[in-house]
Amino acid sequence: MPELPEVETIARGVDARVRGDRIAEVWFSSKSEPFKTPPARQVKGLESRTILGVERVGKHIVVNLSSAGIRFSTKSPPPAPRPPHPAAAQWIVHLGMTGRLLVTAPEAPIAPHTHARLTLTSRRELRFVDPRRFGRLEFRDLARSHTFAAAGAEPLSIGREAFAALFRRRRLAIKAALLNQSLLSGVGNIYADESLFRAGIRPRRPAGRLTHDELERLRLALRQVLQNAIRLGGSSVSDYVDADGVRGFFQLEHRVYQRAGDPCLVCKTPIKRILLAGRSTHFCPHCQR
DNA sequence: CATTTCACCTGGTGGC
DNA sequence: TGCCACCAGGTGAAAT
Repeated sequence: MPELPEVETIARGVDARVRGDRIAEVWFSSKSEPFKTPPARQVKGLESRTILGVERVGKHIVVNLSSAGIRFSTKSPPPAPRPPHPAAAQWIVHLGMTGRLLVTAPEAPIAPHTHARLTLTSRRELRFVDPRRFGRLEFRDLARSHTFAAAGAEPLSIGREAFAALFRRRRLAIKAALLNQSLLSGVGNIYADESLFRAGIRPRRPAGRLTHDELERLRLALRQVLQNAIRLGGSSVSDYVDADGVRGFFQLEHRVYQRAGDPCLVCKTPIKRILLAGRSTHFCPHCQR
């Protein structure tokens, strides 16, 4: 479901609600395996840790945790940007296509396909729901493994030269390259199509044949589209909602994604839909070269 | 190695 | 109404 802007929106919302709270009890569904770490080890790792903060890394949600047993008074949660202690452990949540991370009241009905419930000291619950089970949950003890890091570069902060270097001498289609998470992390099907439209570049163009100007247009278009989408709370294509259950509004700004056959908003040419890298791909054959 | 294809899942939609 | 084909915001393993 979620790409960078949706994950950013969710991470911010969850952070605002659970920062400083403590994990009292953990439950995992016996079914399913959206688990990178076996459920038993996750339960053991998570219990009695304090949530120092929640952030986004690529398309991953990272919940930073204290050492087990350290607790902060409910009246004064750890001060905002920098936790007083470095994280001792992390809970990594990847939402796949249909995953959701919700903060609920304890009495809220359990949605179908709920795979994890973390009961917090405040009595609220952090719930992971994922019908298709493409999502992944991982517990990392930072005494044993290093801090979670995305493989690819952050599209919001990468500079001109580094961005161009990613695509040099590559023969695959530029859209396939944008989707490759070991190059850039966070770009998915919607924002790949939308940024290519705004940069005026055809999705099938071999990445290595783009000019420096085109690559720079693409980098800026991508950055702008992602920033605007974050401002609007992401795109709600079907039933995506943030931690509050609120829909995003960037779908109203889509210029090509899921607009096959509709007139291009710039030149009225019907938007084309093709299959590329196994994904639906939308573009304007007139505006994009 | 780089690139492409496909399986992994459930649920919603639209055609017949 | 029922059945079926097709589609969906992602990714990683296998094949080429």
